[in-house]
Amino acid sequence: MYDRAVSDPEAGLSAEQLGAYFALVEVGSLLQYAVDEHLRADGDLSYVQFQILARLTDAPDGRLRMTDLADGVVYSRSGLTYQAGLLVNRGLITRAPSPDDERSVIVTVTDAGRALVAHVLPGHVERVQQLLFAPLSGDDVTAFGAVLGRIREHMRAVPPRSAKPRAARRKAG
Amino acid sequence: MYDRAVSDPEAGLSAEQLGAYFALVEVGSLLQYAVDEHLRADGDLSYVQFQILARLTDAPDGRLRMTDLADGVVYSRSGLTYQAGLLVNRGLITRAPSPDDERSVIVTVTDAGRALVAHVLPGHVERVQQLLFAPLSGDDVTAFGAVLGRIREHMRAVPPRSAKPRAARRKAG
DNA sequence: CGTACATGCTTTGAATTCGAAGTTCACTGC
DNA sequence: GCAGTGAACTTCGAATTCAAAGCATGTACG
Repeated sequence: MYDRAVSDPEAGLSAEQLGAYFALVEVGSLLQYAVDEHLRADGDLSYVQFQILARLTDAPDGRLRMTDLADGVVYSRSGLTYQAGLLVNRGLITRAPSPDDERSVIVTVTDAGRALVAHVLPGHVERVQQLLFAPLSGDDVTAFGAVLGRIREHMRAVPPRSAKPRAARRKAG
Repeated sequence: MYDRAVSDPEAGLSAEQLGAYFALVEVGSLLQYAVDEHLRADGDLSYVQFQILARLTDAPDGRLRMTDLADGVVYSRSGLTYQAGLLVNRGLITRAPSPDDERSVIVTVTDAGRALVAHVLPGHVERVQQLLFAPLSGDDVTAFGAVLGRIREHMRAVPPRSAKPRAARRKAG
């Protein structure tokens, strides 16, 4: 992309690194976009909403505290409140204060929520398969996943400059 | 992440693929977030604004049509119009109709824009270096970049279901 | 107890984003 | 010339997002 601007030898990124960096950003964005599009068309869900539902579906008893949800989903706290509100309105989840700690809110998937995830899942997976893994061999996937995993661990370990590590990610954004 | 929900054997994603998929989304997001944060702190620029400026800085004569900019940057048309407006207000770029085609708008970086990119660049590169490449060997980078490049080409080739390929093709470069 | 601080979540206001509709200009074919 | 089609942007309204401020509850410590 803007190679000359960024690939200043003094600055410390080789052409190879630069290419990997740009490709990573672009692939990540395109993938999220494609997946988001499918989820909206097939289940009227945003990617974030799907993540929330899927994580709840995966949790014991289908329940999680808001905070635990926020840690797993790439998202800001207030954004999660907003999206959770939308999901409650659609009857896909319920919210209730925790008995243990009145400050906490426990979110639970409803049957409708589980059904919607189940409905949307095949197409979701199919998209990922076609977009991301179609051009990769088994060895490619192994190597690719290993490197990504290493990077992720590194990123999680590095202290983010400002308070919020936009989660296990985020931002996205 | 939501492994049980997504890693249905019938659905077609192995555990290994699943891990790579999640790691990719997370790493891409965290990276963008970290870089965005730095750019705002150091130059009051969003990632998108930086991409616009950097691409212009890299272009011959520092000029590009809006459409060509949009193709290189992961962005919607209207979003680009908005961000370009902000950059014009700050005197970092100028906009003028193309002499060749009155429909087109030619965007040009100003000296102030170039200066800002130069100011921000070292820190930007440093962040990428520390976050993304620090835990990788030279061979890792090579392999990683090769796989990503392959995926990118594949994604660009696959017809997006709806009209907008959120950043798809651009000319060789 | 009582003050101080910490935690968990929501509300708020501003900024950003997108898609759809609208506008203007260019390029056919007739 | 003069429709009809398409391209390049912009404007518009609605949805989403964030950070900061607000509230309520929990915990530490004198």
